[in-house]
Amino acid sequence: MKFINLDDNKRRNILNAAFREFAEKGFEQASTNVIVKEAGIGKGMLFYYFKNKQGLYEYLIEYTLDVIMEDYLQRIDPGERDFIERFKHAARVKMKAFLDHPDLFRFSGTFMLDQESIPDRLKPRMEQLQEMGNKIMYENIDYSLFRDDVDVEKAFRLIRWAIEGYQNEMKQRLYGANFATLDFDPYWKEFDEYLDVLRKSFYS
Amino acid sequence: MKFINLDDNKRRNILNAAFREFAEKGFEQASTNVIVKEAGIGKGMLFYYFKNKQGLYEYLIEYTLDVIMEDYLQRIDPGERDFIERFKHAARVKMKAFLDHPDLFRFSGTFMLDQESIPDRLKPRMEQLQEMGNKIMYENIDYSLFRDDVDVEKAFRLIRWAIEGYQNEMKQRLYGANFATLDFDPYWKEFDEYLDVLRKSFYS
DNA sequence: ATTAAGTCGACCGGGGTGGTCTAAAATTAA
DNA sequence: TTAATTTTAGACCACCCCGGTCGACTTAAT
Repeated sequence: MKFINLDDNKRRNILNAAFREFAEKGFEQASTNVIVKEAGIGKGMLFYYFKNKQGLYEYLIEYTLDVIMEDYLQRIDPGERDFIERFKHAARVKMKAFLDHPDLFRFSGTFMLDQESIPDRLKPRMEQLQEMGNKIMYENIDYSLFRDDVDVEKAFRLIRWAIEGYQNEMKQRLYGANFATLDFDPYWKEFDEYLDVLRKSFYS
Repeated sequence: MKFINLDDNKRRNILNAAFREFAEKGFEQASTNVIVKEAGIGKGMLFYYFKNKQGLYEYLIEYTLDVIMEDYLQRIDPGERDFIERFKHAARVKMKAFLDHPDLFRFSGTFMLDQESIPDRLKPRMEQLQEMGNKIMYENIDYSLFRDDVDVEKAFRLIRWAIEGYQNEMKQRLYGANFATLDFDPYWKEFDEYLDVLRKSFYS
């Protein structure tokens, strides 16, 4: 394929422009004109590299699934049997991956929710990825750490929701910030404090 | 104003069509053509009732703020000093309000996030509403119920995030369901079980 | 010098936009 | 009944943007 042999910089420009446009507007409302302008290429090239708009979209999804698998899921340590510790470690890995591919991750957030927008040929890979994610996060957990007067499954979910809530708030608080110059240490410190509260509350 | 004197059914049709369209597409991408078609009126009427698209949008926001204030916030009992109990009660009230105005609430979820889209003249009312919301949910809480080995502020937030997470999941699980014929009892039962877990974990 | 690969953006037909305006229908007044 | 008035529907306007094509041009390889 022509596209994958492109100069690295140009390839990334196109990918990121497309990620941003599709993430912001969705498949149908996204404009190939905006993408080429943002990517700094001529209109013709986009349709030289990709069959059409749909082809570009499918390539982006496939690429995204690969990156999420390789740069995120596979780097989580499933040997850590402490649920909260595993989450803590996963949050670090996730943040690293996000900083490496911010546009890609924003894009992933949009199409993962809306199964309709995923072409059939990629659905199996989608499901495989989700199953993998569940395994990596929830398998081989040491149940004995939890207090025994509550349903562990429910505790699981509550902890997950609480952490996701914190992360969403963080996303909003840091919206528009310059990640390159930002010192994350205080945020990780705060995060760990919240994890401590969870540990005190849900563990025995 | 012509609009408020309309037949109740027609008025509601127009409002709901507009709520849905703006909620789905945002202000700029929303189409007045779709709204009039959905509402079952001619194009001319919309611009007879409202000055223009912007005027309609602002009316919707104002209307929404009124409803949220009257049918939601003001019905929460701020006398309940048990944080989780207050949340439990608020969830019921919120669900009732949502069932009465589903399109309106979906609309509210979109414009509340994006302060940019709110016209200046309505910003004070927006802020007033948010302040009111905070007061009603977080003021006059009995701190002594919480276990004393954790920061109460952090526990507050974790509980809120966890409950919001549950509610989001519920929203997804029930997406597309017919609320009219749906029996909510098992869901409330499950919800209360989660609240019990939270109580056991965060209270002393 | 010749071929081939790469690049651009003007251009196409189609379709949707917010908003206006006319003419008919419905309602009210006489 | 007729005349005056208010509501209504949607054809129409000028404009903008769409995905995709195509021929003109540049660059690199042989």
